[in-house]
Amino acid sequence: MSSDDRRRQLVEIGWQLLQTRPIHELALDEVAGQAGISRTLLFHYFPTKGDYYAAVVEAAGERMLKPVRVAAEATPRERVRTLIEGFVRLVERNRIGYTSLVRGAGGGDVRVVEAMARVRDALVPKWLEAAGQPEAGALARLVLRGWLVGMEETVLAWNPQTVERAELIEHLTTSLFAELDLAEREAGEP
Amino acid sequence: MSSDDRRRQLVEIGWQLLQTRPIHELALDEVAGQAGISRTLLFHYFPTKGDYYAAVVEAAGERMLKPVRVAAEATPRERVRTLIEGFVRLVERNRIGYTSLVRGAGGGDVRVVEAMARVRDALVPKWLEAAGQPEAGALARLVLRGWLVGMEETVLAWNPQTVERAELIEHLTTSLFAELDLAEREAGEP
DNA sequence: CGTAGTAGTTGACAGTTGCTCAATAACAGG
DNA sequence: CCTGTTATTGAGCAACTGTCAACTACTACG
Repeated sequence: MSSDDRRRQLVEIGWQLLQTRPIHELALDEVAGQAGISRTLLFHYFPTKGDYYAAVVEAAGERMLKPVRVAAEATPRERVRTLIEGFVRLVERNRIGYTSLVRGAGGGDVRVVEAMARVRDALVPKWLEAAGQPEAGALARLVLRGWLVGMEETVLAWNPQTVERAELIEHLTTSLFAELDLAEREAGEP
Repeated sequence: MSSDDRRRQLVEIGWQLLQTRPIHELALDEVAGQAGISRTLLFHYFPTKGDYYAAVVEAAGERMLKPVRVAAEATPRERVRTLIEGFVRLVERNRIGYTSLVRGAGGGDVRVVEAMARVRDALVPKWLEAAGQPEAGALARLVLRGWLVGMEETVLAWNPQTVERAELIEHLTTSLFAELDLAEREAGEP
């Protein structure tokens, strides 16, 4: 098999396994087994465990980024609500995979953490665009980044029995705009 | 040495080592070595690595909770600002320890994740009290929880060269009240 | 005083896992 | 046909988690 194909196959297997267990419980033995190759060959493509995990996390992050596409000509509020709703749905139907990715990613290798950071950095402009404020300043960007992580936590900790789904999405939508307005206003008059 | 003392000693050592490296890079061999005991004895007190880590995380979380004490008779806004400032200072002077705890905690054992969750759950009422809204509803509590995690991320990702310290703290303070007001208003008129 | 039992403690051992090395098989180009 | 690159592997090393049986020390009870 060609070098690139094998790489893709291995990352794909990592992504699959990530759906069922957190990344750190994933033994390279198993990955190699699923691919039908020896563990040694895996080390040939990814010189260290951290390298492999970083590749998997980055690929997983890109997949989670993909659905984040700005809906054509709706209002900013509509667009943001759509993004949030999409995320809530993602968590609802793929909780394990998502928590494995987000929570598990931080613990290990520096490269894994950096991969997650890159994914988040890439998310910020997309959300800003959706919110109709692509030119926001440094504070707003920082704040949005934190807001995104907070939203992840909120949705993960969300219990549908005490807070209604629509209520949650409505709040998060309003919250984002409030957050951005605040940041931009403060940046304007320091 | 008595059972409880030994336990405390071991957890204390874990906390110390946590200041220098992320928790998953911490070998039980080293912990035992620092305590001057055999690794086997460590397993006698904590049957598994996860158990030990959970104990360390819980203890570390409690230490981080401690400084969160509501300052007597200042205004809610002043109290919240003090909390935020305290947290910023904590991160500034103990970045490694904090990231090791927060980010590293998620990756591993279920018990570790649960320990972190307990710590966060305990934080929510304290912050509500500081904000002068101890009776807030389910949505507000959920939102505050997310906000706390978002704040952690914001402060960790914060670069003092692009955003000023005072500006950051000011924004976070205002943001918290905006967030709570929003949640309570929505809860009032569903 | 002695004997038994409990609790702290240990060394040796087993199973797994990340990682290295030298060697083999296949294949492309001159 | 030779040569060099590249995919691939088995054997093995070192580190780490977890287990087991045994040893010591101290206490309780006859």
